[in-house]
Amino acid sequence: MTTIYDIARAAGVTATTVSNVLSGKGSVSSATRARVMQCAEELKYSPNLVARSLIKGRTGVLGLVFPSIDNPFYAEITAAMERLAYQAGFRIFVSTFSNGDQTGQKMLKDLALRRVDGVIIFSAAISLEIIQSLSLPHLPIIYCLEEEMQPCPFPTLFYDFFQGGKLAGEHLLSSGHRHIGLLTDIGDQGQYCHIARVKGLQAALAAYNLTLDSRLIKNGRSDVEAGKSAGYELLTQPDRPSAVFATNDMMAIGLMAAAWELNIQIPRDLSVIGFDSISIGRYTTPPLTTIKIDIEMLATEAINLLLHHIDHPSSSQSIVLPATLLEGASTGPHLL
Amino acid sequence: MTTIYDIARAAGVTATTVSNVLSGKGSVSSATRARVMQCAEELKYSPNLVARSLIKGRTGVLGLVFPSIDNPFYAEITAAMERLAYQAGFRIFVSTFSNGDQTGQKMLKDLALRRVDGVIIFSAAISLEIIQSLSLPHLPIIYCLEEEMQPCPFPTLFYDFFQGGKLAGEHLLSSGHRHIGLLTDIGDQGQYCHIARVKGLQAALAAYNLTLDSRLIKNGRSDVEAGKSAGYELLTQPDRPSAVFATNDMMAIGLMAAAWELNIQIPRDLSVIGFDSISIGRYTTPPLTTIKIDIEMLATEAINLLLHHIDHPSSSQSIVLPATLLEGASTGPHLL
DNA sequence: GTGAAAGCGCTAACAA
DNA sequence: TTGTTAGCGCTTTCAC
Repeated sequence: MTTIYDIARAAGVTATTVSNVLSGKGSVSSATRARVMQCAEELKYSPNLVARSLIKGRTGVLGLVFPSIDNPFYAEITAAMERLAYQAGFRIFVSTFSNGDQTGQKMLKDLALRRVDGVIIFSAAISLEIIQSLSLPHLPIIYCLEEEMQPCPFPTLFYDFFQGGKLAGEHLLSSGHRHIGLLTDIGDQGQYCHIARVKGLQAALAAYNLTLDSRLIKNGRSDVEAGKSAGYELLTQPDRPSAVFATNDMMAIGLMAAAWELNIQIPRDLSVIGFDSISIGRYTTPPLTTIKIDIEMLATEAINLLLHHIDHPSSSQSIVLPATLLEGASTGPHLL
Repeated sequence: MTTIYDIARAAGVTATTVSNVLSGKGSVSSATRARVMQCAEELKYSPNLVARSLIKGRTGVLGLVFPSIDNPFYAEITAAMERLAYQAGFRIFVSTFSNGDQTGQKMLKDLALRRVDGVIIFSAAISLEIIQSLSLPHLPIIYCLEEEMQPCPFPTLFYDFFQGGKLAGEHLLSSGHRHIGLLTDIGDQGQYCHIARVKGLQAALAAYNLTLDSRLIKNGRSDVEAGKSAGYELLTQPDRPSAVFATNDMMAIGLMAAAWELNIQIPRDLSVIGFDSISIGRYTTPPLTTIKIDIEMLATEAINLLLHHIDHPSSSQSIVLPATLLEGASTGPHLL
């Protein structure tokens, strides 16, 4: 590894001058500049960003923490953020973790130890209390996609999940469905992970003087296999629903697979609506009706919020983005 | 930020002793040990891994470079590698890039500047020449999934894509298909990105005294939208195939979406076989027949290869893993 | 068992 | 325009 000292020696100057040349700072005569540049080239110098980070107190890296990159929703967010961060001169250090154990918080802590300049956390498994217990002093944090808004010591980016759930319910109700099933994520501690979406559905039902039928609620994790098995239960019971709201797209896709195996046709025999608008959902057969979360917008706002927060640590603004309906072909009128 | 000097001052010892306590090295009396520990606790000390990396010359980070995390194939690899690396005390720094520009190589270079302990590269867009032109001295590199094996200065992990393509072809041929279409990835420079898979198909055809019909070859990128639009072309032409080999699953899923819109039933009217065995493929309707790449095995071997290579830089072993057939329900006998 | 000194590779005051 | 000095936070000989 060649260092600036090697270049300095070769060029007959001091390390400071080399540093000045390479960073374009200070004033250096064009003669020495050329000489230094040439030596750097010949010695195949490349800067050690670890050393630079140490002295600058900045790494140029942003951390991203979320569960399961296996969910395309997060993969798409990652791709968007990586691109946006790169344009702003930052890199993204992704940390994912399989739910359950404490890997998530350990990874978050590790990001802090590595002195990332800030992190974006997608809640799900890392609660506010956990974050605070980790003692991450001065680490700029943006908290994203918490299901329900709550007082938060750092900036928050929030999608209107309640409104999304309500839109999903209204869409099914306005198509004549009255017997509506729910497929949702229930975490390890039995909490509803998608509580706002569920409440939104309930609000839509209430407007029709209906309530959620507990027999039509099935719980699982947020992945496709859980959606399939819970979907099986839902569809094989005596009085099965004519429409189902799955609180994320992966579960909806699993449900569609279950329906296919049971020879239940979508949307003729069953309407399915998801949540997230992952891109693969536009290629299922039929294409999935879903609640759209604008990932590009989400990523843009989150990155901007974080970059702003890094420069202005006192700021604590919060942003709420709207969820909208994205009609596919997996929902249709209630027949018979 | 509290440093070991803060602790040293508080505990009335020197930084060396603090370092010894925290690292468990050297010999420290249990009295000072306790005192130091307590001060560390009270001051909420956490080590600066940037400084540690600088002096140790190791970061404990492994780089992972591949195109498009939007392809679940890579997302699944990432998840597996992240888990395995974590167990070995390493973290994964993922770098993805949208094909085309030179972002990929810039990111690879950047990983080197950040002094990751090694990288795993999934070829596709980063050729051997590019890697060599980047001058990454002493950076342990594992090269993965190059389509065809070739002499390589560093260890290689390789799946037998030719054999996979052959298996795909044989599967379709043995089901009676003779009019077989091909949906494959043609890169920006017009090169076949999945050339070994195509050659495998050709070998299978040759055993039946058949050749690839150029009218039945459609090219696109490796993503689902390209698969759909190329699939459209393939399925709407006069003499459409009875079976199609898509050289990756995302394209296969796009093709199935096109077939659905054209009201072509799978597998009755059209057999579809993919490549990669991404997990979502087991939930399409019908579930996708594909060539299985064992991602768990791939990740395990790649990580092991890299960790070994880090400790033994001279090693240059290569591993070839077998591709196998994974039957779904998207292929069936050729009817009529 | 503890500390003094040196240094990882770089940058930033400040002098010259 | 260039060099001297100091230091980012940590680890590591090597004395004591």
